[in-house]
Amino acid sequence: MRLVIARCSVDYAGRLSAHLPEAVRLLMVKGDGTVLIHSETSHRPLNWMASPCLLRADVDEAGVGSWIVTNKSGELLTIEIVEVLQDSALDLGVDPGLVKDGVEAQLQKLLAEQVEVLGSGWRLVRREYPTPIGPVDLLCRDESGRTVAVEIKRRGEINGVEQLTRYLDLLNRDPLLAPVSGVFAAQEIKPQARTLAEDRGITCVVLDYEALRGVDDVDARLF
Amino acid sequence: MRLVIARCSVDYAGRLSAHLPEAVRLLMVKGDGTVLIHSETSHRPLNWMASPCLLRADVDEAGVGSWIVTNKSGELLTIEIVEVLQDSALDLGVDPGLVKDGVEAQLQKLLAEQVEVLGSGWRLVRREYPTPIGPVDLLCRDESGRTVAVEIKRRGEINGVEQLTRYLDLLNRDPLLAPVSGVFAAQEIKPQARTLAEDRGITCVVLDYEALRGVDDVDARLF
DNA sequence: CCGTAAATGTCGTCG
DNA sequence: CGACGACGTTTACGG
Repeated sequence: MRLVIARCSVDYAGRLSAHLPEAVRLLMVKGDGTVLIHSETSHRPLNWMASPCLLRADVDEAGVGSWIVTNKSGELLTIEIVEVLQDSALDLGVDPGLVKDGVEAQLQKLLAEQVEVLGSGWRLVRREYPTPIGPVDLLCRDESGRTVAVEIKRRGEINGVEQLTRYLDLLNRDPLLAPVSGVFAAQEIKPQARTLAEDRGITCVVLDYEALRGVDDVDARLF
Repeated sequence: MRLVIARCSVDYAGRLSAHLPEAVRLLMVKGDGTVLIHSETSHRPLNWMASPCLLRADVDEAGVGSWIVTNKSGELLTIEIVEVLQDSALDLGVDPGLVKDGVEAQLQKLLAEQVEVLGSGWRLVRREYPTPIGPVDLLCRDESGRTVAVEIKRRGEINGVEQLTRYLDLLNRDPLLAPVSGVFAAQEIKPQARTLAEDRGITCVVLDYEALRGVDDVDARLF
């Protein structure tokens, strides 16, 4: 990783065109070739070029000159360096990477093991029930044996309701399943999503992740 | 901006839980408080905390110890520093910021000036036609005076078709406008988006940005 | 502050 | 490699 602090101006031409007037910025060149340009604010770089890309530096002994970064898609990042204030390099080595927990997959797994949370007597038919337009998170049968499609989100927004609606439209064309009703389950459901869902006869369920996990832990302890 | 290269392990607890085993990484503390953790790969940080947040460093004279970063939402980022390899700080000052061009706004402007691209004899009623659920990009009348709602995207995907569908549902309740048909216009239309659109009777139009701009330039030259 | 729409989104996964 | 959906999406913009 090379870290250069320099007074520079930047131009990007690719998916859009963008220009950065001259100022002091951090230029970061990563081991994989990625180039980032950071300012004092925001989590996101002002400009960048993702790996794989090619950096060609045409500079003098003081580091003044231009960096030209290109990739196969024809994107072009040009950095005009006026003054270098700092320049250091160090290889960080390979990162062991990130371990995640708590996303939608977890919710789906937990709810699949406890579909009775959705209604007494409910049974799971299948997780990731396949359809031509993608898998339905959970396909269930309610206490009367009626089919229910469940869409699970961490945060329930309009898109999720639209997605479930498309599944329901499709599943209801299958005489072996129809009539299929819908449940929209999420840790948090936005008001507009709830309104849209209920307008379409879809039931909204707010999930309590801690409670689901708690019950799961209790179950686990029994074995 | 402070740049620290350190051997460290990291834990994040907030919207999800994540853990980074011990390795050498770049820790970046920006002037606005933002904390970023970068490895040798990817344009995106391994972990971060966005401003506004509070950094509390509990370290010895060698920089070894822990950084605890918190924010008002209760998110927590913990960095356990085992060894500091480099530590430097420099204020970059305020950045003048980015100038962009070539996004959806440009497409909308160009197409608004050339609605005849969508059909001979078409007229523009209004750009950003207001509705209770948001503005319709273009409202037009076709050669027979029938109302057409146009949704413009750079890349046409399913979400855009859903968006247009909601607008059409709403506009068709207005007897002064109904029947309203839909046009989905984008520089690129994904197959599933096209299928969904056509299934709903929405016409898909692929836009040529260069051609639209070319014609615009010609018009401009005439004045 | 909430809600929606855009993004050089980025990142997996799967065909 | 392209399409699709999730993301600690982030970010900008309006009410």
